[in-house]
Amino acid sequence: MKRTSLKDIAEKLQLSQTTVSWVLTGNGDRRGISKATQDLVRNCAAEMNYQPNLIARSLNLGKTKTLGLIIPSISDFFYSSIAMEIEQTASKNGYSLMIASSESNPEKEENLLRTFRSKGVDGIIIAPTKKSKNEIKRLIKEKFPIVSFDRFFPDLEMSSIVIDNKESSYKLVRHLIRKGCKKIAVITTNPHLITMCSRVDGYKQDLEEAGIDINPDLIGCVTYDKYELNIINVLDAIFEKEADVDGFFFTTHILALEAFLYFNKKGINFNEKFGLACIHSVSTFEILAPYINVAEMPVKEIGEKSVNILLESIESKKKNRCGKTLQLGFALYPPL
Amino acid sequence: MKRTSLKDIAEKLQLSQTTVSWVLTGNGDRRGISKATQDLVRNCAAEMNYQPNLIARSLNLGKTKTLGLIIPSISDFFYSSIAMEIEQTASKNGYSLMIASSESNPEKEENLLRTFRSKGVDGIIIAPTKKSKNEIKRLIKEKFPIVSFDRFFPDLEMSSIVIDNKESSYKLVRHLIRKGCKKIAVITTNPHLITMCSRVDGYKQDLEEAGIDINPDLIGCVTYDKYELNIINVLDAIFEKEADVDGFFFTTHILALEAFLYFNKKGINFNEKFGLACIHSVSTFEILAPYINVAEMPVKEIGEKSVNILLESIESKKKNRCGKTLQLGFALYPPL
DNA sequence: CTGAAAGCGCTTACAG
DNA sequence: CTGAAAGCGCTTACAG
Repeated sequence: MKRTSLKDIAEKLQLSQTTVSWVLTGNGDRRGISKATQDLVRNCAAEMNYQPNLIARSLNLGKTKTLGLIIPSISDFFYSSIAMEIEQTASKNGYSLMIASSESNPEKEENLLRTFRSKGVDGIIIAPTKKSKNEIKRLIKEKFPIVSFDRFFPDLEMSSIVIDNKESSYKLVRHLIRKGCKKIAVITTNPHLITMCSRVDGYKQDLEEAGIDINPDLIGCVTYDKYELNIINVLDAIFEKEADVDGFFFTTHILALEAFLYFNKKGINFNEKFGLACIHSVSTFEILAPYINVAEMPVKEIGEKSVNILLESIESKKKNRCGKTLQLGFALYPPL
Repeated sequence: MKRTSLKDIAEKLQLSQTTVSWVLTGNGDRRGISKATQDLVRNCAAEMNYQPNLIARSLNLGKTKTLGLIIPSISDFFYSSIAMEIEQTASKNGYSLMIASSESNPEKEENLLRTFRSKGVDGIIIAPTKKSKNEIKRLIKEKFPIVSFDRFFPDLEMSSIVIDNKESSYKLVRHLIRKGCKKIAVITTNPHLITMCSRVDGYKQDLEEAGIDINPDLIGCVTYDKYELNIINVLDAIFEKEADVDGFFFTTHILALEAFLYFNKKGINFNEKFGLACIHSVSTFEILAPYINVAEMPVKEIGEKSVNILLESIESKKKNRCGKTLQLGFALYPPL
């Protein structure tokens, strides 16, 4: 069954496509089309179950009312929460969302950027992997609307949502030190990302200020891929070399959860034994680690602002204002 | 900066658009275009950074190589896991994914169905809310490719991924009874969904077979909206009326997690006090509820099969075969 | 108050 | 081996 088009309605009503189009896009009054005709058109459209072909409209207008979102993983709770906020904010503004995971693979990411661009999304929100810069550069050169979050390139002039990673980490670890921890390990991942470096930098600054030597054996770096397996080796290594470790700072909540599973399996009463701190959290921390200190990511804000900044640059008919950077803060729990 | 089009390349090379198009779509050899010309075209395209406008192609071919996914919530771990599988399977087959949450709101869902259709997705995967049938019916009548998972309409002739909810629930609760539970509560939600009814039905069948009367006070139904708050009232009510409840069957892992938070806050040692069973799980159950019995959703299979069935019906040039229903099983842990 | 016509950027049947 | 032309279904400047 063929879908009904403007032409079908026009023919049936012996009107021009132009008139039908004006009415159905809500410009009937502005164009001074008689009420009678307007009603006729609208009724006929409803009767024939007319749904506009937005592909055709997009080709004509050069806009699709669709945004693209590229994240490392859709099922990661942090990213899926942000994806939800983004979709809701987009939806409120009349935009749909195309979503894809890069799986932290630079090549896949570049392909996704190209595909989204080719498919005509009006703008892209991305949590980029370090390496994939060429395609992003090209988009920036084209003045294509794009904004990054969670990760960013300081040398690229693009809009980004940035978070005070170093500062928050610094506060968290300082708190552990004040609570009396002498030997704090940091468990991190993706060391090529500035975001992660900043978190470890905050940790290092604390130790320095407290006059504690930085011990490389206490810095556990877990591969992003297969982290569930890899973290076991990382933790094994720490306990082997530094059996009297008394604190853990996790740079992501995923790492903390995996570590809890590890501790639990080994029969380690981690809540009594260690001072704990973590970037971001999930509600079950309440049971799993009631004394942990966390810096909560402003998920809702990140999602909303990403979309808002993007839409601003899409909808401002004037010159595209790239390079707008927004700095957001963590919320610390319990307040330190 | 205008994007380069086929025409630009054709003009620069003094060739026809036709030739350029044949070469760039990989049909140069088949059309017998000389190697020399082909190289010329490809080099020029690369040089000018040509990226095809897929909107134009879509308008012409009536295909967008894009699928639509509609789920109740993007950040719910169950749905985001499935979304990930779907995106990966789609991607492997050359399809992009548009995603949106219905928030279990039938009106929003109908709008999304219309929007996706208008935007020209080639097919839709949906976990539908009970009420929203009109738009789905219309799509089925149009022979538009659509498949549902997690939830379904037995009276509609559409492709669905169905799971043996009743059977798995039956096995889980039977196990609790065998372990000696006399007074088992069921905590559920969305009572209008067949999926949820089946789970409660499994529970009821167990009680009947065991000769236990069904006690409505032990059936706790949590609203989907604001479940975090509502579940507190539901549990309060159960403990008030049936203080000697000794088992809990949760029809979703979200409900179990919230209940654990509740128990924890009340200082109830739930692992010792209750027999526990749940549909689906998360890895932290290992720590939170080591003795719980779970029926694991075949997430990977659901995602993959949804896409495969959809693509079959999209790509089969012959008649559209709707109405294909696939039955999948749960995995029970520990095996009962 | 209404319409004829061009154009968005592709693909492809048809022609040579 | 290559090209002129129609068409996908809209929008909109222009004309009356």
